[in-house]
Amino acid sequence: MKDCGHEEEHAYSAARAKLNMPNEETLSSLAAAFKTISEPSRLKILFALRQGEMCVYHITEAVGGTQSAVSHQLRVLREGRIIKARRDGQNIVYSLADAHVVALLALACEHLNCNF
Amino acid sequence: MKDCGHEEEHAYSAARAKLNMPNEETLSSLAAAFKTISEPSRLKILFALRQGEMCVYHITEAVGGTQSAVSHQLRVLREGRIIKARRDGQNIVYSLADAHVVALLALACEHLNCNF
DNA sequence: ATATTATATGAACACTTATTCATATAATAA
DNA sequence: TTATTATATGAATAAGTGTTCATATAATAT
Repeated sequence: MKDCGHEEEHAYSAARAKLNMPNEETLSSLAAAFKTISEPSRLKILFALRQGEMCVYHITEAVGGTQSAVSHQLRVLREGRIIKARRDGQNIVYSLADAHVVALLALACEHLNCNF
Repeated sequence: MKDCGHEEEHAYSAARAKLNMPNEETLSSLAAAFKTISEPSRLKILFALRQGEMCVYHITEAVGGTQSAVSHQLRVLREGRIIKARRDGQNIVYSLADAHVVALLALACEHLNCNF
């Protein structure tokens, strides 16, 4: 591997890239955040919660699948701070953690030209 | 599994969720888009390309690792339409596909309170 | 033509992860 | 207390994925 013929035009970009590169920890956190919302089953839960907070029963009702599978995914979303939980008697009520989540979904939808 | 005690307040949310749920194909596309940018090594490439277009040599220089690994990741990003490629002589010059990518990174950084 | 340089790619291995099944915890009711 | 309901979780299995190594392709130079 050797240098390309764009030393003068592009080498500065590489140099700046190295200087401005986020550290490994930041990159890992970013990657983890995206990974958390990169599964259809989890996205389904997020789209469901966009309609309002719900307990596990209603989430399962809305997205389909087994209670166990939904519960496992809820944990991933919760640990990733994408959703938050509060107990209400026997039930746990889940809701979206903050507005960034909705904004991310909207932006990605826009990127793909879908209308959600 | 049975119904929770919030029929009147929350059942409508579940009903709306089912009505407004994106179809499986849309969910898969969205998940794939997020998955494409959910790896530290690929994020590194995106942050690098934010400084300007670069050939593989300079990208590898900027992000580290082997040429083969970088090339494999470039393919994933290219097939996911996150970056685009053009040939220039012996070199392939890569650049970010569109502004949505930068916006997604910025939004996620904001979500995590990091300044990139 | 052959050699060199830049980039891409197939196969293999290690590692991660989503789901299922069975079971545990926690709250409430009787 | 015991029973029931709601939710969570550990283990196992199956599917997906990132990297390495070796090699292939494609452009250029000699």
